[in-house]
Amino acid sequence: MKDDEAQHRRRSVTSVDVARAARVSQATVSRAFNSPHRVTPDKRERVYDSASELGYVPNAIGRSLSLQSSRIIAVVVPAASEYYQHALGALARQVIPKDYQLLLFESFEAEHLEFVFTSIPRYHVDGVIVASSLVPVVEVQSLMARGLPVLMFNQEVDSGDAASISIDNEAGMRQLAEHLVETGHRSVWFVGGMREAGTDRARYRGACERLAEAGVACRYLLAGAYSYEAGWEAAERMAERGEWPEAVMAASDALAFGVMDGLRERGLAVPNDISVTGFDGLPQAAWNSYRLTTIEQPMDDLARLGVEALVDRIENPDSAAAGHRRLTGRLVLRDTVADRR
Amino acid sequence: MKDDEAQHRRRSVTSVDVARAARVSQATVSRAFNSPHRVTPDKRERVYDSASELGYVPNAIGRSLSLQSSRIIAVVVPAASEYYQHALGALARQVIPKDYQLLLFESFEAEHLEFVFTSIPRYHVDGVIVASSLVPVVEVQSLMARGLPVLMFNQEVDSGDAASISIDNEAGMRQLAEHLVETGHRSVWFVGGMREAGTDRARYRGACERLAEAGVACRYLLAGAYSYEAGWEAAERMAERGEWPEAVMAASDALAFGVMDGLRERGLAVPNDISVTGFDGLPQAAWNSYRLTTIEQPMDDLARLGVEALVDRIENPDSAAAGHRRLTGRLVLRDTVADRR
DNA sequence: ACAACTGATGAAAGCGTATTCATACTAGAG
DNA sequence: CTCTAGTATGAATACGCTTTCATCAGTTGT
Repeated sequence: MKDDEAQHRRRSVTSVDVARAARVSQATVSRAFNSPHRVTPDKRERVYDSASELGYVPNAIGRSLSLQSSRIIAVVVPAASEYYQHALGALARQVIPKDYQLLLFESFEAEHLEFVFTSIPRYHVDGVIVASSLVPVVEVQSLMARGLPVLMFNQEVDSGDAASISIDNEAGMRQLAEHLVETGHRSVWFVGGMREAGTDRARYRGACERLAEAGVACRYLLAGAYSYEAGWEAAERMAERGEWPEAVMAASDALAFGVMDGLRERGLAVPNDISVTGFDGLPQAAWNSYRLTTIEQPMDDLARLGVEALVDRIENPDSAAAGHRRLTGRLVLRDTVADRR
Repeated sequence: MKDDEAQHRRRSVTSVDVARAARVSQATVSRAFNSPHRVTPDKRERVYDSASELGYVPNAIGRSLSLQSSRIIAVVVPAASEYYQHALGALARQVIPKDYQLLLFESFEAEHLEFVFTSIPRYHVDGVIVASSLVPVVEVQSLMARGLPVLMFNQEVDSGDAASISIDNEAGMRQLAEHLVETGHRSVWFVGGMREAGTDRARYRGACERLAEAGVACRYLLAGAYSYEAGWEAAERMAERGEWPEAVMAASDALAFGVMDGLRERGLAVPNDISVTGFDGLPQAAWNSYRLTTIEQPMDDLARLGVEALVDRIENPDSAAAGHRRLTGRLVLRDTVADRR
């Protein structure tokens, strides 16, 4: 334990220090760590010994500067959202075995977004994951114009050639609608979060289409956010109006929980008086107080394939790999849809 | 839009390019951005014009190398935990105005922890936030031995002089116990998550002490994790055993939700048959299906003060500022504790 | 009008690493 | 035993930036 020196001086141990201690050149130290076979065993050992004695760890910043690559991926995410928190966790796990790190950029306020996107290029990250449904396309394009590989997580963007990974929102919602039709529901309302979100539109479209085939209309009710509270208020408005459908399809699980609780508070039973469906497959959907019928997003697969696609673009930039990837969500039948036949 | 060149070449625009375009030296470009008053207005303008024309953004990596400071803070967090996800969001928000970025290190598996802690020094981060209740003290000490400022979030560590921020777990639990005593509960069980967690011990201690004063014992029941499922299973075990207390104090909200649902599933009414308390103040605690009486952690204050303390240590390393900071949680009375008097 | 000073600027050094290039050395073939 | 091919190594350079140092021009005071 001779780290008292290291502790005292601010400057940290560099490869030059190790080189001096091991009586080799700095270049050899670098080689000993990055291509050990190019160094004779005895010197290699001397380097390793000196390194561990001095507590040397290679400086990733120097390394980045030299390699012109930081092995860091920026991730833009609204940290307040339940869904994106899970996505972030899944991404973090997937990125480790690929030897990348995640640099976090919070996208909680619209005004900050511009700042966020101008900050990203500063860090010379190797790639960017945009996990947020409300990011302006121009910002993403400015990133790509810089030659930065971009992955859109849970959002598809037509223009440009950003890679994207998401589930098929339209198809998922169609499955849910199908289930409602099969169980004999004749009136359905869709509770959306925000009209601007691409996912919102796709999900509404999926619901409408399938329901229309069965001859049932699908009114759009705007909650204003993808939150429990917004769902609660939507339920309140329904109850106040004194009319409600046989089923409400919420645009997300979070909304659905709020809707369910709001409905129950007003004395409506779910699913006996009114059926409710969600979307996303949050852990809470399995909780016994909700047992929500929903579409479950295969989060781990999404994260894995997304990271793979991004890393692929990073490591061979000329690959003309097809950008968009769409998985299908899994319909999870639980207890919030009644059989009305 | 003459970014086609920039798009084509891999090398990005550097201060040298800007200098050439603005017909000044590279040093002047640097000064124009970092201390504008030291550059005459005309040259400054020329620099800004050339910079925006070329799409120049300063390279943070070069900057870090030169300044010996990266303005990046590493944060170690178990991304699977509801509580720490909120903490992460709050930290991310607090760090922005201080002009730092967060580099994410996921601590989901014990085996990975060592790897995580050896990776951190590589990145030459300016500081580290350890937001995880299960981090071995030695790892943290090795970081501090390197002269790295460390903030322990939601965990106090006696040895060493890591800064720490947390709420007073013992006092919080005592408040909850007090409430149970006042409402006439004569038998209480504590459902803990993991014995090794410092917070678990402190919370159990707080409960025991206050209850003991009132002459009521407090049995410890180990759930094995801080999760809904663990809580559910704990409730199952209680029901199987055929005996249960008048109240159970869960070590966290997540556990409490599981306990409540497990109890209800077995036909026990909360709070009429059995009272339940939580700890943390997750958003779900306010949801209408739970309305959990709990201790709410002032997450924003925690994050703000924690970041302030850490940044203070980073920016003036010699300040002998006292390390530990403890806020008091807020007792939130909702509907899961009955009055048994 | 001249000295002393202030302020703007460019050249150059350094931050820590990876890598190219040149050199010294080893082993193997003839 | 000599020549060659191949390998291990160190010196030097580049990566992009900030900052010191030296220089030069312009201003003020006497």
